[in-house]
Amino acid sequence: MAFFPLASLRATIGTMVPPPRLPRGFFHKPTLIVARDLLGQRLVRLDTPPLRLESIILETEAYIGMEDLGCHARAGLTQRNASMWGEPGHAYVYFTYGMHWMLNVVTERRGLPAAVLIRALLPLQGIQVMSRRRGGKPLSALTNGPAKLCQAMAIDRRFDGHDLCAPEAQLYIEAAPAVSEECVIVGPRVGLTRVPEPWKSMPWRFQVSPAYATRLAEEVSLV
DNA sequence: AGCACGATTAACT
DNA sequence: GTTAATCGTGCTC
Repeated sequence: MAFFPLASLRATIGTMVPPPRLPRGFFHKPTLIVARDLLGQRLVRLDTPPLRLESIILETEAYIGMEDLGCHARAGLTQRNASMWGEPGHAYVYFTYGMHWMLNVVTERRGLPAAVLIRALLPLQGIQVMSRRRGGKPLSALTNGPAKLCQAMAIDRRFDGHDLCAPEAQLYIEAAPAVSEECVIVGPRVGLTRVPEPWKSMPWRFQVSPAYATRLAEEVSLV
């Protein structure tokens, strides 16, 4: 019988076991908590096998309920925003400006319309494919915007209502080390024109600090 | 049926 | 800094 040192076996298994996917409970929480804690987590898009796209979440925004006049749910339940009213852990993907798709993750309990907009990512896997989908743009311009990241990762209306927690999900989020408090920048949401105060200025935008994002990018490039 | 607008982006001056 | 692109959506008539 062949001899396998235990440490070696563990190391091998360690590389084979995928990180756990974020469970529904991660999303069934106050939206600000989810938006903050999504920083550093890994967004995974399984495309035509064996293509697998993966990115680190760098920027998010919270949209919370009917009272939030910056939130699409302000006008009540409509065909477009229906996903936001459903079970947490599903995607809310919408179309805007006649050409752009946006990815949100639904939060809170069923019946409370809230979601987290994914605004920026750091590409990890499938960079060549993402660059092609982005018209050959450089790495720095692949996923540094909510519409850009959807184009890069081929996320469109097909994913509206997609259950990110289902075992067979083609779009999901994997657990990764949390980003510490001193590396998080909080500020007002962007792009809200014609939205009245106080909603326009609510500090519901969360970003990984540029310094830490650079550090993450360097770690990636070493692999 | 018609219309104003948008959780943006890229290409300008 | 400004602006055009481009069309689904939700609201009004």
